[in-house]
Amino acid sequence: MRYSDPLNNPWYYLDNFEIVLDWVRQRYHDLLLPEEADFIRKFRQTPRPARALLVRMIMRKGDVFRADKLRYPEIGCPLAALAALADTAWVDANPALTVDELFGLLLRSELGQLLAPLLANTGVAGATKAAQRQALLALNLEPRRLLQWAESAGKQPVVDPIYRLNIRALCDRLRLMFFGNLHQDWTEFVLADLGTHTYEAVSLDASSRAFQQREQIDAYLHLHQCRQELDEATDADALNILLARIPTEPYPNDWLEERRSKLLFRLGRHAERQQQWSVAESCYQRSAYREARTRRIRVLERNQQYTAAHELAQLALTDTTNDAEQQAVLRMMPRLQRLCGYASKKTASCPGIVRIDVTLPAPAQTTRIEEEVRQHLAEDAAPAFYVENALFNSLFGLLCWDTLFASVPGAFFHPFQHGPADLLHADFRKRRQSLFAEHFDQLHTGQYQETIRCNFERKAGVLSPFVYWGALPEQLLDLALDCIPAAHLKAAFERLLNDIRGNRSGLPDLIQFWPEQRRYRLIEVKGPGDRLQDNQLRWLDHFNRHGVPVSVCYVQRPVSS
DNA sequence: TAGTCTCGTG
DNA sequence: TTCACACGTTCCC
DNA sequence: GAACGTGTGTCTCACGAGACTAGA
Ligand SMILES: [Mn+2]
Ligand SMILES: [Mn+2]
Repeated sequence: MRYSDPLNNPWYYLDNFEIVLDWVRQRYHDLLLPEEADFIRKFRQTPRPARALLVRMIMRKGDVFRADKLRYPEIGCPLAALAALADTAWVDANPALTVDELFGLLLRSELGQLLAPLLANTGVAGATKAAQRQALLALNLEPRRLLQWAESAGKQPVVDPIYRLNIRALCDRLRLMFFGNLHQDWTEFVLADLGTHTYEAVSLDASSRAFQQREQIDAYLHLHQCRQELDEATDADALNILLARIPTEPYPNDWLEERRSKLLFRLGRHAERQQQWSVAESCYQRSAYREARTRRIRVLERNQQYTAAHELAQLALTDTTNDAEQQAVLRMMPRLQRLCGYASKKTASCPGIVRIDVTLPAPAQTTRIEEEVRQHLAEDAAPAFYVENALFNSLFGLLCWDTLFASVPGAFFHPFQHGPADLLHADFRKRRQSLFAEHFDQLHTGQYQETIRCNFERKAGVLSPFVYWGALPEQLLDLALDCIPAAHLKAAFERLLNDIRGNRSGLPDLIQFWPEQRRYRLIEVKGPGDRLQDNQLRWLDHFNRHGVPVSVCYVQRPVSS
């Protein structure tokens, strides 16, 4: 039976899961191991209640479930459904349970009965559930079946049968192959059906897929695993073990290599925090991440290798492709020169940015300081908005919508993408050079206004990596298009597109319009004790050089008497 | 028993 | 389960 | 001033059920 309306289909989640299975089988047949292909084949032959219950378990948190929490009207009796899986290894009945699993499955009152003597011996009989869990974890007990947990406490188990799902890893791999990442999950389908998320429709050909080789999938999973362990790693040994597990050689695939480099960078940050200078340095040295060289210079300095630090800093200054690096290294240079015994050259640093000073009384309730200043500056004839990065990014995203969602090979491979997969790659612009040129040309012809307004109407609510729909009322759009000259937009868009990751943030907090004079200004708000960040300074500098009116508003509080 | 939190749901 | 921003502290010139 | 670490709001939704906790 087919359900035309997905929201009235009681098996919607199963159908969605099977769409993924079909997708993977069709596009990845050459990258599947025999046992993986087997799983897909056998799954299709399994009775529907068993398939459905499996998918319910896959979508839920954790791997262990008690039968009385597996009641679904469309499935019926969970024991009957799972009986059909007896000859697979997909689910185990009555599995051994860790302390965490046991505490996740049983209520506090049930644990109190089942483990009464154990809890009493540990002295946490009346404590909170969290404290009891901690107490038992500290005993380092082996996993046990429920019956054995009860026996060890001299009690009979009081709850329903328990099952363990054994195919989590396989399902994660299938999910990764479909989405090309692990942060999207099975709920994307129903969220799209509900209209919670609307995705741009990009035509996908039957061969579009996120990965081209099985090693790429394995590498992704490996890096992901390492990153998860990094979050848990605390001691120095753990870092070294982790570092040894990261491949020495760069991956040939740019996307994976970016992930490898980023992981090495994070590892380096952890090592720095533990003052493991040589570990940190080798992390940064192996990493091509954008900030890696800056940190490497700093680590060399912190480890008193001043000459090496100075040399690397000089090398970095000859490579002007990375603005943020230039800025950071220029700031370090005088100190490094002094440490090396050279005469430090004074660097001219007077950006000449318009400065506003205001004194505002401390607000009654907690209001963001940007909002206070916005209200203070706004007038009837000169409305102001708190936009931060939203305005310029959104205007850019609306103007270049068709280019961003252009069906460039490899950029789109499933229906739930917020944007092209290569958005942050170095060659993103180059691969769309002529398309972007056309859109930028509209800033000369004046056509851009219609394009932006048109996409604002047509694409309203559709997810985009640049358009913040919630922060862009039509009134703001109208004022922006009326008051900001095309040349200013071009200056901003060029910089944004030249380094999307580095330049999509750091834009000033406020924008104020004088529609009668078709004039505007940008304002970065700074409270007491706050200072301009690097990316904010770089935008200010860029705006200054292109004649974009921008100022910094420093807020002071009146001295209390 | 009321408030808070986590999880499951479509 | 990140990212961008603000905020607070420490250290050094 | 420079550098570092931390806190905060935002994160892909709205809503309800159930579990836990603290305090009456
Ligand atoms: Mn801001
Ligand atoms: Mn600000």
